[in-house]
Amino acid sequence: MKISSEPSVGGELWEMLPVGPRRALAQAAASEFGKRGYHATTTRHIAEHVGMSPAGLYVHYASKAELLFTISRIGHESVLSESSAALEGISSPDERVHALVRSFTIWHAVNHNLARVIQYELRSLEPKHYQVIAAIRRSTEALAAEVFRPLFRDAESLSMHTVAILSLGIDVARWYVPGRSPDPIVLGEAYAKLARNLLRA
Amino acid sequence: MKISSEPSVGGELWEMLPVGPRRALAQAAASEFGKRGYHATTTRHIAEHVGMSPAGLYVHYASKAELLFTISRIGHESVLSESSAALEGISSPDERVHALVRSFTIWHAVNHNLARVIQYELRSLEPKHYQVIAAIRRSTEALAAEVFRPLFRDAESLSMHTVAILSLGIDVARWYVPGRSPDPIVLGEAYAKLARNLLRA
DNA sequence: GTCTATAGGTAGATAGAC
DNA sequence: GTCTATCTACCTATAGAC
Repeated sequence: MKISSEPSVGGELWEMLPVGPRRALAQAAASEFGKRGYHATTTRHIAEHVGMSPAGLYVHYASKAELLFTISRIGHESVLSESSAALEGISSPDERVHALVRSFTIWHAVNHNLARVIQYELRSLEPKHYQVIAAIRRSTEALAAEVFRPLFRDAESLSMHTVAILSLGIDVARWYVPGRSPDPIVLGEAYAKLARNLLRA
Repeated sequence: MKISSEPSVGGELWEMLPVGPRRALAQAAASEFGKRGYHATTTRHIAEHVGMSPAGLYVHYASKAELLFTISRIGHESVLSESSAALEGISSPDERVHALVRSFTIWHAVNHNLARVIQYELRSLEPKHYQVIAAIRRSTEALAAEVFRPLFRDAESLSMHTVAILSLGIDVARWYVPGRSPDPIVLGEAYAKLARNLLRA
């Protein structure tokens, strides 16, 4: 019945979908999948969320799997573009680390429901869909490694620290509870400082 | 500092269940739930894993939900007891942090399949089962906070750093791939050092 | 305790009226 | 494009033979 929107700091998360049922269903699916998990969510849950009959969904999406793919792709592209945008015009290695961790953390806090879907439902994607998503993830990981690289000599150390710092941001999606958790901006700043301490060794 | 020859690395995890079908089914369920998720796993998957007919399972467990509860409880109790054991006889605050993070990380790497179940399937537990699990989790979180407390003045800072450091260990369950990821002991040592850098601010 | 067979329920997706 | 009604498939759990 109620349409819940998941606010994005950039605000343009869902803009690649036309205003109307197609966007509303994607937002509803992100919310429901994020709360209950993909396999525990029924197409009826999603349809009810937008005040539609179970059959109405299939006019706009071919299947439940395509709905998962759509929101996963939008989420992954949003993380990548926001991270990239956060680094624009910043050249100091330390400041680039700060900007990346801050942006990544804020994204996972603000979009914690969608974040759960993109981080914890990869195994629910159909193989063909997974291929597309994996390519976007490789780009994001490459961007992060490029930001951290100036601070390390050997590749092994770079790899472990990259994984660890991304873990901090990703795990926010697991525990974040709006209202009970820190404000996203505050958390982003704090985690950015944490990351710089962590790397200064 | 903990002596590295000692860690039992999960050897006694399932000992509270009798040798036989009841233990085998629990281990199979941990493996299947960890790989595919609770709702995507059928009782047939679990039964086949131990070479049993779908009906055979119900002689040893009342339901799929009880199977989830059983392995979740065993996993949570194992984390708590291993963490507690790792701290035994260590009084230096710095060394206690090292021992706790090391043990916690190793547990999540060695038992990454079971770890996924206990960290990511909390919402799949029935309410009554969840109450029991939540109580164990509170004990574990209290233990961690007690270890980190000597290093902080204000409660807010303690809380944020506790969450961040536990995130490092928990997220290991998400990305760990045996063979392709670092050896659990090596990872545990590295993350313990990371945590001490992170707290030294 | 384990099996085969199946009941009972529900999910994803389609048919066809409007 | 949206609805109501329903099909088909599959899943959890039980019945009853051995």
